[in-house]
Amino acid sequence: MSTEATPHIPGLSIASVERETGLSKDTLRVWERRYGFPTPERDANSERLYAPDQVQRLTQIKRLMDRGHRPGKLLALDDAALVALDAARPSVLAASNVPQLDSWMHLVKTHDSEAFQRQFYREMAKRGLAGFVQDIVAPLITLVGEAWSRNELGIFEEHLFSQHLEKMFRTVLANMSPQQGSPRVLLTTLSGEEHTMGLLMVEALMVVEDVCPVLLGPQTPIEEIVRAAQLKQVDAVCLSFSSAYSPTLSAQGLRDLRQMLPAGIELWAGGYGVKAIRKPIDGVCLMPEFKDLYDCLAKWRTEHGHEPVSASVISLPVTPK
Amino acid sequence: MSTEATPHIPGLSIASVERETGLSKDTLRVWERRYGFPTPERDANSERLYAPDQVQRLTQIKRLMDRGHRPGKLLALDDAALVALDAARPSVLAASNVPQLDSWMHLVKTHDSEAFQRQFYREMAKRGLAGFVQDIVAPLITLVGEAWSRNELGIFEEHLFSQHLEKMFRTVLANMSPQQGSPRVLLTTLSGEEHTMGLLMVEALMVVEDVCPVLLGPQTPIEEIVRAAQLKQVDAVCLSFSSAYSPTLSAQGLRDLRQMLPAGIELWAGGYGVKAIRKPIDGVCLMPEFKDLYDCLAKWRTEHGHEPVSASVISLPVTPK
DNA sequence: TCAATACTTTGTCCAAGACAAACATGAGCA
DNA sequence: TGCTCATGTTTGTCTTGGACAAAGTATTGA
Repeated sequence: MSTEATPHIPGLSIASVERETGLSKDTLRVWERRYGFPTPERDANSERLYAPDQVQRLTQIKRLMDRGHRPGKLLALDDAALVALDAARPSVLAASNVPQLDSWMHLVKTHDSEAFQRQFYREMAKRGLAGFVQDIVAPLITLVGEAWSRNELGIFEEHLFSQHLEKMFRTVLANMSPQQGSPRVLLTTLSGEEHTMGLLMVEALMVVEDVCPVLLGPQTPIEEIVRAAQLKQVDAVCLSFSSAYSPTLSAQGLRDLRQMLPAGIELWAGGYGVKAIRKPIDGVCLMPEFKDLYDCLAKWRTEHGHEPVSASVISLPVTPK
Repeated sequence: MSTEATPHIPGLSIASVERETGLSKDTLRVWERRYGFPTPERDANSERLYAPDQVQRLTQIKRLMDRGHRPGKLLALDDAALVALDAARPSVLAASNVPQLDSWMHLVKTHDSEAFQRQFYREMAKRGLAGFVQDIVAPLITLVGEAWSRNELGIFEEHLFSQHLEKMFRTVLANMSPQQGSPRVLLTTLSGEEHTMGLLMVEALMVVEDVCPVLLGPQTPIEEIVRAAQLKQVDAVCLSFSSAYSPTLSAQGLRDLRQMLPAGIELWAGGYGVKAIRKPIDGVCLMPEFKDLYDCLAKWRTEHGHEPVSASVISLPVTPK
């Protein structure tokens, strides 16, 4: 047993920190140069080694940035000020209109699966599927994410919560067989965006509106999205972006896809990640809020003459098997 | 309508190519320097612009690399040789005992969703759930994976296939409510193993056998697996490993987990990835084949005297919320 | 046939500089 | 007060070329 003063906390490599915080290697290096933070040690090969507490501070800063704060200000603050900012959270859910969410969070923390299930279906029956998704599920996902990043929740609880949600969505959606309806919309995410829950929520909202969603799951390369859109003869492609996905990358990806997608097929983008995109993109419909989806739909329907679905379906050439 | 000779295909930025191919920016730059490929144009700001066909070639190279080929060789080859390499591929399922699988593959390739669904449920009714999973689903997943790596199948088809499978499993499982039963088994994968389908297959087999599975989804860190196992009071933890997961990592992970898991909780491991583990691991039950699951179960049941669950449940201290 | 050695390949990291897009600020005007 | 336009600042990403260790391959020796 050595009694060395430094208890040898090795620290994380720059790649690990990128994974943990979501800040790119370039950003980490340029912050160090410009603001003097973080201040990683170096290993034998003079590569950066970040101390765990600095990584935690970086995560905190990233979270505040996602809320709209600017790095220049944040990096000048001390720990106390950061914590203060964190606590006074005009979080996305500032004035939650559903005080009930606390009791939901309690169910998540105590991982009471059965109570959870019951509560889900009860609430869904009360509010209707669309209201349930918008007022309960979406805020709850945000809350769970925040609680996790504040270390109030383990990965286990988070995973179990996701599984319950997924099970519920798939059960509900399976019984609504959206084989027809219009428009036909392809649902997926770009490579690098793994979050599926946004897609399931959108699918639920669409099914209620008599849209015909084609769920493709996450992480489809743009080339394949184009191919899928053509083969499945959809009217629109709808992408989902979580807050973890870099706004620059999402904008870039949307431009790339818009360029390759036939002009007749619309391109919609939803999810928290879209809120960070300020400038509109030509030919892309940004839907930062759920309600924007309805606007998009209404617009499409008026533009394409909203005569009964059956007529247009029959008039379309059906591809033989 | 312009009749310009160059239809102005600007190409993709290095960030987009990273997203599409999965090759890091650093790698893309160093390949250009070392091997003279790719050869991107430059935009006004002298930043790289990759032509679409070069991006396609890069994805092809990446696919072959995932199969074990080395970049130095691949980058020296011409297009014809690459395609040839693509085709040459021995199948694991040499003598398929179900000739019918070809017709299944045809359905995958033509992405005929409705025929697919019908076929699923028909076959399930014929063979029973367990037989269906073992004789149809599992081989089919392998075939689809192989066809993809041989470039006979797009990502689109592969994703759609997965979505159908997932939908089917979740629908079937939802209606079998495995709230009780014994043993209680926690289902998950280690961090880095993203494949969920193995877990769903195992869950299906277990439900039929009156086991009570607790599905946690993929990628749970070891520490959290231990916590989950204790909080959910399971009798065993069952991990799934796909063939993509490194055998060294799986063996290491299993040893680590076995060490941290209370002795009373068993540890089982299944999936193609397990076949590559030669040496048995102390205290871990390896199940390279589906039938081994039944052996494991039988063994547990005789060892724990298969008296009704109720007795042991009542005698256990229930944690208050 | 297997294990230890030396050699080659390959991805990631580093430095400091450059620049455009996003953001903030202030002026001019209804 | 509320709006738009011009100017200045902040900030992330891209650039080059060099370096090195981890992983893979080949060679040697038991």
